[in-house]
Amino acid sequence: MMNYDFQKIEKYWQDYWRKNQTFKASNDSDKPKFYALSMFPYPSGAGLHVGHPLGYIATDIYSRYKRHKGFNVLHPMGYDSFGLPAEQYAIQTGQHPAITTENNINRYREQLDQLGFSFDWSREVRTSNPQYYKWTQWIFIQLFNAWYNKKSDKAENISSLIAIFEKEGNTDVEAACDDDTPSFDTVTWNGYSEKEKQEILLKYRLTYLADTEVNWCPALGTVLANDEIVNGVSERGGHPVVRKKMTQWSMRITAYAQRLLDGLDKIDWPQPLKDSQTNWIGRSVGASVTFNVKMDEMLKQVQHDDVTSSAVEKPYEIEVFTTRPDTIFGVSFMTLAPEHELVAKITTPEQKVEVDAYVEATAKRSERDRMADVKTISGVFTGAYAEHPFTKEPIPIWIGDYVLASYGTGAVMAVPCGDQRDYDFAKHYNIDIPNIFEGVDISEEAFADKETTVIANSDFLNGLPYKKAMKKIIAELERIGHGEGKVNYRLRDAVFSRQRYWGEPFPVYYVDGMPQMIDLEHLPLQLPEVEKYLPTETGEPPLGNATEWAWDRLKAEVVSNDLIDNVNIFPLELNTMPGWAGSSQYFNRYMDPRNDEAIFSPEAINYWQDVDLYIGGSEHATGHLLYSRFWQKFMFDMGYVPKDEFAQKLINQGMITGESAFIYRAETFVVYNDGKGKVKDIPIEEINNDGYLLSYSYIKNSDIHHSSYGTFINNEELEKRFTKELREKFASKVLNEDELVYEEYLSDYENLYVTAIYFYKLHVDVSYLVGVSNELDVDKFKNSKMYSDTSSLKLICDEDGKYIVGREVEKMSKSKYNVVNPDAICEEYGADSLRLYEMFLGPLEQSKPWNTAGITGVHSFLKKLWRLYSPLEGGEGGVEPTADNLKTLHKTIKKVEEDIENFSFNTSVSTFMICVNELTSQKCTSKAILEPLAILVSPYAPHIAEELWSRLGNTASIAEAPFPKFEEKYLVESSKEYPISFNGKMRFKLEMPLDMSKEDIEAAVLAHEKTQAQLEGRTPKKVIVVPGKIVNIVG
RNA sequence: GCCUUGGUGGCGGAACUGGUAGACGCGCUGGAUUCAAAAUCCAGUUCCUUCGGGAGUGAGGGUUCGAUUCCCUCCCAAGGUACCA
Repeated sequence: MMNYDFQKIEKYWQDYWRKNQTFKASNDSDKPKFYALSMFPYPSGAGLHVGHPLGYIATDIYSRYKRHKGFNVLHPMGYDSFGLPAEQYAIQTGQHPAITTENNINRYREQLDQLGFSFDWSREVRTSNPQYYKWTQWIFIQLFNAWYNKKSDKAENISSLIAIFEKEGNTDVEAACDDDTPSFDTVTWNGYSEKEKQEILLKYRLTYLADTEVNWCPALGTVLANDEIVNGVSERGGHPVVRKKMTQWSMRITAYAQRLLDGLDKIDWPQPLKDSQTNWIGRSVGASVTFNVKMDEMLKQVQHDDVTSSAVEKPYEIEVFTTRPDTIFGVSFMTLAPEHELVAKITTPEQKVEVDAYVEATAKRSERDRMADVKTISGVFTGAYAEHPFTKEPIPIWIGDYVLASYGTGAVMAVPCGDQRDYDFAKHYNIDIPNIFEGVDISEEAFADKETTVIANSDFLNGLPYKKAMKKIIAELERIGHGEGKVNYRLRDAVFSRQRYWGEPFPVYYVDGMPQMIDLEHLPLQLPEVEKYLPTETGEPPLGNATEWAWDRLKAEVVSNDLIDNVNIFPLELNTMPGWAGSSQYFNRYMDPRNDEAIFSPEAINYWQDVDLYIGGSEHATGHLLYSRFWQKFMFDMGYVPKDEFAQKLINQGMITGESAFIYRAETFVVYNDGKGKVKDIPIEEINNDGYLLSYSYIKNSDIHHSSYGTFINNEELEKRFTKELREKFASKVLNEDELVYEEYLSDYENLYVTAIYFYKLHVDVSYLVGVSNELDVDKFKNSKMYSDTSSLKLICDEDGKYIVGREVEKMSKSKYNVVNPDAICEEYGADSLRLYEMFLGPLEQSKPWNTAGITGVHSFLKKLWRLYSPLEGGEGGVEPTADNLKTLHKTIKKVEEDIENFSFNTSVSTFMICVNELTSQKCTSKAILEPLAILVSPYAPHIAEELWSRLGNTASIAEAPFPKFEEKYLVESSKEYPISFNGKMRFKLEMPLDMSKEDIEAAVLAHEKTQAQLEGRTPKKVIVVPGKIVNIVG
């Protein structure tokens, strides 16, 4: 048999699988189903690096394993192909994003193909493909045509809501809807115009238009996310950003807040991910309480102000949300967010100047800024008072930026004795801190523990513990009409509009300003062509550049904008959908991806049901994975899908980090002048205009010392050398004429010492290193762009001419020059080696650094495996297996099966190594052993497994071969090498039969000479014998 | 701050429900083979040691015959989240 020619083998089997459609899944099978899914990638221009395939390999191993176990496996792959980078590239180069995307996808496909995945490519989806986004648009329309009925606790068709309105108005409707929804009866409803009716309905629909405040950057012509803004200006370009109200589509995800929370208990997802979602939804239970503003104060103000008397007929109300209504008798002030709408209305003339100044100052700071600055206490008294709902005492109303307008009602009742922030605020401004806790000292800090005390000084709540007090106070609040029990969520409705080109167009046109949906039969509404991909001069989104972007309702087609008459031809929506639109149902579309009549057939969804195993990165915790659960629940409510959670089990694969390489550039000399006793920093450029000292600007790692002060030199020899050269420089007076700063050194430069040199570290591309070592390939580096960019620099090397770089583990990314590409590794070691190695690196869920050096280990394992099969070529080897052979095999079967079920792929790779090492030393040539072994290996290293399988004489693919059955009988032992420990420490081993009795074991151990030596004459206090496990002697 | 997950040789990492710590691989050292190299094979490799043995899983304490594993306190790292009322 020839050598292990992995390139030939891998190519052959990849072609074989493609031709034979080995991994095509059927939607109709007697076998049980298994749906294994990897998160589909965004096809970026950079291609795959070694970190990307980690999760795919894991999913692939599990899929192949399930096939061996007799399952009908669905294992699809596709592309999340709408997105910003392709659009940005289009803006810069004019190349259509569709072309960029297509090129990138082709590159991805090539890279994926060479890794030997068992994907069913016939089911590939691309979110930017009109045949795909037709169904994204369809779901949008379904959401538009739905409302959330809190009584049935599910989404229903909007027609059921209209029916209720027509019959009884909306007073009895309990729905997730806008806060400003008016109440009306049947007569009023029927009296509304069609447009008014549509406006009301929009307040109930699960996707709706609303004015949303966004971060608008006029210079970039786009909306920015919070993290794209730094210090009030855009991160990119530093342009000013303003808050701007824009009409945007929103998704009423808040309707599902509770069900999204409850659903987490039913699914097997990682705890950290569930916790992120729980925090994100942010449920808090408490009460809303209404405080009236004291009107006698307000009325006085009316004399001075222009407030009309009608405005104060009804007292102003401040609604707060609190999780501790039981502490209401501890309220000593209230705080409003500076943006609160009442601030302007209630501020007294005396306080007006101060309040206005504070409001203005806060407005200048971004919300992010305010939140980051937690320590500073600031606030201003408005001069107004609220009335305590029970005691009727006046409560001063303050404003303070620790209260956020965006959470709750933007106002809090401050209970300084029970909340540390309120406490600090009260202390700072000398406000009363009444104590309402029995026997608790609050002289130093607030007391926030709910469980360990009872309420005092609180009228009817006195003596009650937390839970009882909560119940009682909520009942009382409801009785006097000043509040009610309430559950508050942090979760906000999701903005669904983007001012981008490369996204799904909304299937929406506008009649009289009201949105109308395009009928399903006319979908997809395809993305129009535009001249340029930037926003228009009038600030409209990029689709505003399209000239053919109007909807002809009669012809049901897109026509030129010139034809818009608002009778039959109407303008189309200019925004596009966000990135998560296309990924929120793709897992279901894979079940029936070529269906043009429906998003999927009922047969397909009923057969596949849901995803059994989903593997992907944890960065999608509160984005994709939350939105997908939301849409799935909606689809469930509407009866389209049978499960209300789309993925039963989810695993987050860890990140593979890269080892960045660094070189060090000298930045500053610290010079000490002995004659004058002066210390000075000299920036290297200032003394360097002839390039003289720059010749030493790259220093190797071992001469560098890193500390919290910076990176500086750690080599006395070099300091001396620099000192010498610096003196020479002064001696030869080669300084610039205008650099008189250093003139003072000229007179006594002989007393000059370089005492330290500071360095700036620079990433150097890992491909400039010699092989996989830490040594810089000096020639290669000198020919590189980086080197020529940084001018004529020389490296200070060791005496033997080597330059050792510094290494640090960082996220693998192009900008850090630490990317390792799988192509080169496949070329050199093969896909099977890469697959095995990625798994061998460590636990799937853990992040770990990539180190190419280690791949030789798994590669030589594959060579050993190959050699093990060599004598059996041509189907020979009917040799009876020995007991040892069988023991090794079955030990391996057991371990590998357990490992795969536990997703502990790293340990099964070592199990294979042990197995092959053992069989090799046993000189095993039995087909009865090697055939099942090939099946065990095949999920991990499918190419070599197929090859060996066929060389053993099999004609069919190994993919469907049944997984070997583990048999306990081959592992039964008759004796055990007992560890003999003294006080828990193992000291020696003793072989004894397994059927030996406890007493006999004890006697045998005590009689042993080594035992006596250990005891040194002492009598053991106790002897523990655990048969089959251990002997422990105490004494 | 809070939540979560971790902390084991020079490195990546093993160790089942408490029962022989360091499997497996990398690296390193020595040897064999070779004209030489690659490749391959063999032996060694936690630390200390007076070669008897002793210590050892972030630190300290506890439970136990026995703790990497369970409990408490603390330290460190990574990820998430944050004036959330």
